[in-house]
Amino acid sequence: MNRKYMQKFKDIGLKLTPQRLAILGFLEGNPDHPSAEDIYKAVSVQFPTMSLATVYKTLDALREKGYIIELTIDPAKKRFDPFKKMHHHLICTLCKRVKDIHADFMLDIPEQVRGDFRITGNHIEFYGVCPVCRNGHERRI
Amino acid sequence: MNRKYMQKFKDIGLKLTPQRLAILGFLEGNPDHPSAEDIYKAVSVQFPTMSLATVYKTLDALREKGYIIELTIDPAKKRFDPFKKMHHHLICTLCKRVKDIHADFMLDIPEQVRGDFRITGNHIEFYGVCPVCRNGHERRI
DNA sequence: ATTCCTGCAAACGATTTGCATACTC
DNA sequence: GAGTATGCAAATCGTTTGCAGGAAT
Repeated sequence: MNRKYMQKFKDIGLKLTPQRLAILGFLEGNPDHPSAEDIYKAVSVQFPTMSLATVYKTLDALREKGYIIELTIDPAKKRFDPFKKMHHHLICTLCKRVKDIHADFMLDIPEQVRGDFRITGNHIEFYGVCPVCRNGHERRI
Repeated sequence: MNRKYMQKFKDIGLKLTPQRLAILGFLEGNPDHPSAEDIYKAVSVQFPTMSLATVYKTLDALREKGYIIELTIDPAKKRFDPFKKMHHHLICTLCKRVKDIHADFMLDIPEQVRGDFRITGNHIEFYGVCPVCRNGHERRI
Protein backbone atom coordinates (compact mmCIF):
# COMPACT_ATOMS: atom_id res chain seq x y z
CA MET A 1 0.00 0.00 0.00
CA ASN A 2 2.73 2.44 0.88
CA ARG A 3 4.62 1.10 -2.05
CA LYS A 4 1.78 2.09 -4.34
CA TYR A 5 1.84 5.69 -3.11
CA MET A 6 5.57 5.91 -3.33
CA GLN A 7 5.49 4.96 -6.96
CA LYS A 8 2.66 7.39 -7.62
CA PHE A 9 4.56 10.23 -6.00
CA LYS A 10 7.70 9.51 -7.86
CA ASP A 11 5.69 9.50 -11.04
CA ILE A 12 4.17 12.89 -10.47
CA GLY A 13 7.36 14.41 -9.16
CA LEU A 14 6.44 15.10 -5.55
CA LYS A 15 8.47 14.31 -2.48
CA LEU A 16 7.01 11.69 -0.24
CA THR A 17 6.65 12.78 3.37
CA PRO A 18 4.79 11.13 6.22
CA GLN A 19 2.31 13.99 6.25
CA ARG A 20 1.53 13.60 2.59
CA LEU A 21 1.25 9.88 2.98
CA ALA A 22 -1.31 10.40 5.70
CA ILE A 23 -3.30 12.89 3.66
CA LEU A 24 -3.27 10.62 0.66
CA GLY A 25 -4.23 7.67 2.81
CA PHE A 26 -7.19 9.54 4.21
CA LEU A 27 -8.29 10.64 0.77
CA GLU A 28 -7.88 7.30 -0.97
CA GLY A 29 -11.28 5.87 -1.63
CA ASN A 30 -12.91 8.38 0.69
CA PRO A 31 -16.46 9.00 -0.54
CA ASP A 32 -17.12 11.98 1.75
CA HIS A 33 -15.61 14.78 -0.34
CA PRO A 34 -13.91 16.26 2.71
CA SER A 35 -12.89 19.87 3.20
CA ALA A 36 -9.35 20.91 4.09
CA GLU A 37 -10.46 21.22 7.70
CA ASP A 38 -11.92 17.71 7.65
CA ILE A 39 -8.65 16.35 6.36
CA TYR A 40 -6.68 18.35 8.87
CA LYS A 41 -8.68 17.00 11.77
CA ALA A 42 -8.36 13.44 10.54
CA VAL A 43 -4.62 13.41 9.98
CA SER A 44 -3.93 15.41 13.13
CA VAL A 45 -4.74 12.31 15.10
CA GLN A 46 -1.62 10.64 13.73
CA PHE A 47 0.37 13.84 13.32
CA PRO A 48 -0.40 16.27 16.11
CA THR A 49 2.10 18.77 14.75
CA MET A 50 0.44 18.84 11.36
CA SER A 51 -0.32 22.30 10.09
CA LEU A 52 -3.41 23.33 8.21
CA ALA A 53 -1.14 25.16 5.79
CA THR A 54 0.53 21.89 4.92
CA VAL A 55 -2.84 20.37 4.17
CA TYR A 56 -3.67 23.22 1.83
CA LYS A 57 -0.30 23.11 0.15
CA THR A 58 -0.47 19.37 -0.34
CA LEU A 59 -3.99 19.55 -1.71
CA ASP A 60 -2.88 22.24 -4.07
CA ALA A 61 0.03 20.16 -5.28
CA LEU A 62 -2.19 17.14 -5.78
CA ARG A 63 -4.76 19.20 -7.63
CA GLU A 64 -2.11 20.68 -9.87
CA LYS A 65 -0.96 17.20 -10.78
CA GLY A 66 -4.51 16.17 -11.49
CA TYR A 67 -4.59 13.65 -8.72
CA ILE A 68 -7.62 15.13 -6.97
CA ILE A 69 -10.44 17.42 -7.98
CA GLU A 70 -11.52 20.57 -6.23
CA LEU A 71 -15.30 20.80 -5.94
CA THR A 72 -17.32 24.00 -5.84
CA ILE A 73 -20.50 22.47 -4.54
CA ASP A 74 -20.33 24.24 -1.20
CA PRO A 75 -20.48 28.05 -1.10
CA ALA A 76 -18.74 28.12 2.26
CA LYS A 77 -15.64 26.10 1.54
CA LYS A 78 -13.74 24.03 -0.95
CA ARG A 79 -14.17 20.30 -0.91
CA PHE A 80 -11.95 17.69 -2.45
CA ASP A 81 -12.65 14.57 -4.38
CA PRO A 82 -9.98 11.90 -4.83
CA PHE A 83 -11.79 10.28 -7.69
CA LYS A 84 -9.90 10.63 -10.90
CA LYS A 85 -12.58 9.27 -13.18
CA MET A 86 -15.13 11.72 -14.51
CA HIS A 87 -18.29 11.52 -12.50
CA HIS A 88 -21.21 13.49 -11.17
CA HIS A 89 -22.58 14.29 -7.75
CA LEU A 90 -25.75 13.80 -5.83
CA ILE A 91 -25.94 16.37 -3.08
CA CYS A 92 -28.22 16.30 -0.07
CA THR A 93 -29.57 19.83 0.25
CA LEU A 94 -30.01 19.44 3.98
CA CYS A 95 -26.83 17.89 5.32
CA LYS A 96 -24.58 18.55 2.29
CA ARG A 97 -23.55 14.95 2.02
CA VAL A 98 -22.29 14.17 -1.45
CA LYS A 99 -22.59 10.90 -3.26
CA ASP A 100 -20.70 10.04 -6.41
CA ILE A 101 -22.64 9.14 -9.52
CA HIS A 102 -20.62 7.01 -11.86
CA ALA A 103 -22.90 7.07 -14.82
CA ASP A 104 -22.53 8.52 -18.24
CA PHE A 105 -24.93 11.05 -19.59
CA MET A 106 -24.88 12.01 -23.20
CA LEU A 107 -25.57 15.70 -23.27
CA ASP A 108 -25.74 17.79 -26.36
CA ILE A 109 -26.16 21.52 -26.25
CA PRO A 110 -28.24 22.84 -29.11
CA GLU A 111 -25.99 24.49 -31.64
CA GLN A 112 -27.58 27.92 -31.43
CA VAL A 113 -27.20 27.91 -27.65
CA ARG A 114 -23.62 26.73 -27.61
CA GLY A 115 -22.60 29.54 -29.92
CA ASP A 116 -18.87 29.78 -30.35
CA PHE A 117 -17.98 28.07 -27.11
CA ARG A 118 -15.80 25.02 -27.42
CA ILE A 119 -17.25 22.57 -24.93
CA THR A 120 -14.72 20.51 -23.04
CA GLY A 121 -16.77 18.74 -20.42
CA ASN A 122 -19.63 18.86 -18.00
CA HIS A 123 -20.51 18.19 -14.43
CA ILE A 124 -23.98 17.45 -13.15
CA GLU A 125 -25.13 18.20 -9.66
CA PHE A 126 -28.22 16.32 -8.67
CA TYR A 127 -30.05 17.70 -5.67
CA GLY A 128 -32.12 15.75 -3.26
CA VAL A 129 -32.69 14.62 0.26
CA CYS A 130 -30.72 11.72 1.60
CA PRO A 131 -32.31 8.85 3.53
CA VAL A 132 -30.88 10.00 6.83
CA CYS A 133 -32.25 13.54 6.57
CA ARG A 134 -35.55 12.32 5.26
CA ASN A 135 -36.02 10.38 8.44
CA GLY A 136 -35.19 13.48 10.41
CA HIS A 137 -32.51 11.68 12.37
CA GLU A 138 -29.11 13.17 12.00
CA ARG A 139 -28.19 16.52 10.51
CA ARG A 140 -24.59 17.25 9.79
CA ILE A 141 -24.93 21.00 9.26
CA MET B 1 -40.92 49.50 -14.10
CA ASN B 2 -40.58 50.69 -10.55
CA ARG B 3 -44.18 49.77 -10.10
CA LYS B 4 -43.36 46.21 -11.00
CA TYR B 5 -40.66 46.00 -8.33
CA MET B 6 -42.81 47.63 -5.73
CA GLN B 7 -45.45 45.01 -6.22
CA LYS B 8 -42.85 42.27 -6.12
CA PHE B 9 -41.41 43.55 -2.89
CA LYS B 10 -44.77 43.85 -1.26
CA ASP B 11 -45.50 40.32 -2.31
CA ILE B 12 -42.41 38.91 -0.73
CA GLY B 13 -42.65 41.05 2.37
CA LEU B 14 -39.56 43.23 2.03
CA LYS B 15 -39.34 46.96 2.49
CA LEU B 16 -38.59 48.91 -0.62
CA THR B 17 -35.63 51.24 -0.34
CA PRO B 18 -33.77 53.12 -3.06
CA GLN B 19 -30.73 50.92 -2.49
CA ARG B 20 -32.70 47.74 -2.95
CA LEU B 21 -34.39 49.17 -5.98
CA ALA B 22 -30.99 49.87 -7.50
CA ILE B 23 -29.69 46.40 -6.72
CA LEU B 24 -32.77 44.78 -8.17
CA GLY B 25 -32.56 47.01 -11.21
CA PHE B 26 -28.98 46.01 -11.82
CA LEU B 27 -29.79 42.35 -11.39
CA GLU B 28 -32.92 42.28 -13.53
CA GLY B 29 -32.16 40.55 -16.78
CA ASN B 30 -28.42 40.71 -16.10
CA PRO B 31 -26.77 37.74 -17.81
CA ASP B 32 -23.36 38.22 -16.18
CA HIS B 33 -23.93 36.39 -12.90
CA PRO B 34 -22.27 39.17 -10.91
CA SER B 35 -20.55 38.84 -7.56
CA ALA B 36 -21.48 40.99 -4.57
CA GLU B 37 -18.52 43.19 -5.36
CA ASP B 38 -19.66 43.61 -8.96
CA ILE B 39 -23.08 44.68 -7.78
CA TYR B 40 -21.60 47.01 -5.21
CA LYS B 41 -19.46 48.76 -7.80
CA ALA B 42 -22.37 49.13 -10.19
CA VAL B 43 -24.87 50.58 -7.73
CA SER B 44 -22.26 52.76 -6.06
CA VAL B 45 -22.36 54.98 -9.12
CA GLN B 46 -25.90 55.99 -8.25
CA PHE B 47 -25.50 55.61 -4.49
CA PRO B 48 -22.03 56.63 -3.40
CA THR B 49 -22.89 55.98 0.24
CA MET B 50 -23.92 52.41 -0.49
CA SER B 51 -22.32 49.85 1.78
CA LEU B 52 -21.08 46.45 0.73
CA ALA B 53 -22.81 45.07 3.81
CA THR B 54 -26.11 46.32 2.48
CA VAL B 55 -25.49 44.53 -0.79
CA TYR B 56 -24.82 41.29 1.06
CA LYS B 57 -27.84 41.72 3.30
CA THR B 58 -30.10 42.47 0.37
CA LEU B 59 -28.79 39.54 -1.63
CA ASP B 60 -29.35 37.31 1.33
CA ALA B 61 -32.90 38.51 1.74
CA LEU B 62 -33.62 38.01 -1.95
CA ARG B 63 -32.09 34.56 -1.90
CA GLU B 64 -34.12 33.61 1.14
CA LYS B 65 -37.27 34.62 -0.67
CA GLY B 66 -36.24 32.61 -3.69
CA TYR B 67 -35.93 35.63 -5.90
CA ILE B 68 -32.33 35.01 -6.89
CA ILE B 69 -30.05 32.00 -6.91
CA GLU B 70 -26.62 31.78 -5.38
CA LEU B 71 -24.14 30.04 -7.64
CA THR B 72 -21.15 28.01 -6.50
CA ILE B 73 -19.35 27.95 -9.81
CA ASP B 74 -16.46 30.08 -8.58
CA PRO B 75 -14.33 28.78 -5.70
CA ALA B 76 -13.22 32.28 -4.81
CA LYS B 77 -16.55 34.01 -4.41
CA LYS B 78 -20.28 33.70 -4.60
CA ARG B 79 -22.05 34.79 -7.73
CA PHE B 80 -25.69 35.55 -8.14
CA ASP B 81 -28.19 34.71 -10.81
CA PRO B 82 -31.47 36.62 -11.08
CA PHE B 83 -33.05 34.04 -13.30
CA LYS B 84 -35.95 32.36 -11.67
CA LYS B 85 -36.48 29.71 -14.32
CA MET B 86 -34.53 26.51 -13.99
CA HIS B 87 -31.55 26.55 -16.28
CA HIS B 88 -27.98 25.41 -16.66
CA HIS B 89 -24.64 27.10 -17.12
CA LEU B 90 -21.87 27.13 -19.62
CA ILE B 91 -18.70 28.31 -17.92
CA CYS B 92 -15.54 29.52 -19.59
CA THR B 93 -12.72 27.86 -17.71
CA LEU B 94 -10.35 30.70 -18.54
CA CYS B 95 -12.21 33.94 -17.89
CA LYS B 96 -15.06 32.48 -15.75
CA ARG B 97 -17.70 34.04 -17.90
CA VAL B 98 -21.00 32.24 -17.47
CA LYS B 99 -23.66 31.78 -20.09
CA ASP B 100 -27.16 30.59 -19.36
CA ILE B 101 -28.40 27.45 -21.04
CA HIS B 102 -32.14 27.39 -21.29
CA ALA B 103 -32.59 23.88 -22.48
CA ASP B 104 -34.15 20.87 -20.91
CA PHE B 105 -32.25 17.69 -20.34
CA MET B 106 -33.98 14.54 -19.35
CA LEU B 107 -31.71 12.90 -16.83
CA ASP B 108 -32.43 9.68 -15.12
CA ILE B 109 -30.21 8.27 -12.44
CA PRO B 110 -30.08 4.49 -12.48
CA GLU B 111 -32.12 3.15 -9.62
CA GLN B 112 -29.28 1.29 -7.96
CA VAL B 113 -27.18 4.45 -7.97
CA ARG B 114 -29.87 6.76 -6.67
CA GLY B 115 -30.45 4.53 -3.70
CA ASP B 116 -32.79 6.05 -1.18
CA PHE B 117 -32.19 9.64 -2.18
CA ARG B 118 -35.24 11.58 -3.20
CA ILE B 119 -34.10 13.61 -6.19
CA THR B 120 -35.50 17.13 -6.36
CA GLY B 121 -33.57 18.70 -9.18
CA ASN B 122 -30.32 19.05 -11.03
CA HIS B 123 -27.94 21.62 -12.35
CA ILE B 124 -25.50 21.05 -15.16
CA GLU B 125 -22.28 22.93 -15.53
CA PHE B 126 -20.83 22.75 -18.99
CA TYR B 127 -17.19 23.69 -19.25
CA GLY B 128 -15.52 25.17 -22.23
CA VAL B 129 -13.58 28.03 -23.70
CA CYS B 130 -15.43 31.10 -24.85
CA PRO B 131 -14.78 32.74 -28.22
CA VAL B 132 -13.00 35.70 -26.66
CA CYS B 133 -10.51 33.57 -24.72
CA ARG B 134 -10.01 31.24 -27.64
CA ASN B 135 -8.76 34.17 -29.65
CA GLY B 136 -6.44 35.08 -26.83
CA HIS B 137 -7.74 38.61 -26.72
CA GLU B 138 -9.22 39.61 -23.45
CA ARG B 139 -8.95 37.79 -20.16
CA ARG B 140 -11.15 38.84 -17.32
CA ILE B 141 -9.31 37.02 -14.56
C1' DA C 1 24.32 19.33 -1.74
C1' DT C 2 20.27 20.68 -3.64
C1' DT C 3 15.72 20.99 -3.69
C1' DC C 4 11.56 20.71 -1.76
C1' DC C 5 8.47 20.40 2.44
C1' DT C 6 6.86 21.70 7.03
C1' DG C 7 4.79 24.57 10.32
C1' DC C 8 4.32 28.80 12.41
C1' DA C 9 2.50 33.38 12.23
C1' DA C 10 0.95 36.99 9.70
C1' DA C 11 -1.67 38.52 5.68
C1' DC C 12 -5.56 38.26 2.82
C1' DG C 13 -10.13 38.46 0.63
C1' DA C 14 -14.87 37.44 0.94
C1' DT C 15 -18.55 37.47 3.93
C1' DT C 16 -20.93 38.33 8.40
C1' DT C 17 -22.20 40.76 12.53
C1' DG C 18 -23.27 44.49 16.11
C1' DC C 19 -25.03 48.57 16.64
C1' DA C 20 -26.62 53.38 16.32
C1' DT C 21 -29.07 56.06 13.08
C1' DA C 22 -32.47 56.67 9.48
C1' DC C 23 -36.04 55.13 6.80
C1' DT C 24 -40.45 52.56 5.18
C1' DC C 25 -44.77 51.18 6.18
C1' DG D 1 -44.94 54.51 16.21
C1' DA D 2 -43.32 49.93 15.20
C1' DG D 3 -40.47 47.46 12.77
C1' DT D 4 -36.94 47.08 9.58
C1' DA D 5 -32.90 48.73 6.58
C1' DT D 6 -28.66 51.27 6.21
C1' DG D 7 -23.84 51.95 6.77
C1' DC D 8 -19.91 51.97 9.38
C1' DA D 9 -16.37 49.38 11.75
C1' DA D 10 -14.94 45.31 13.76
C1' DA D 11 -15.08 40.40 13.68
C1' DT D 12 -14.98 36.00 11.43
C1' DC D 13 -13.89 32.32 8.37
C1' DG D 14 -11.52 29.92 4.81
C1' DT D 15 -7.45 30.20 2.38
C1' DT D 16 -2.79 31.94 1.08
C1' DT D 17 1.87 33.53 1.78
C1' DG D 18 6.67 34.42 3.69
C1' DC D 19 10.07 32.49 5.78
C1' DA D 20 13.40 29.75 8.72
C1' DG D 21 14.46 25.23 9.96
C1' DG D 22 14.21 20.37 8.55
C1' DA D 23 13.66 16.42 5.64
C1' DA D 24 13.72 13.87 1.11
C1' DT D 25 16.11 13.03 -2.99
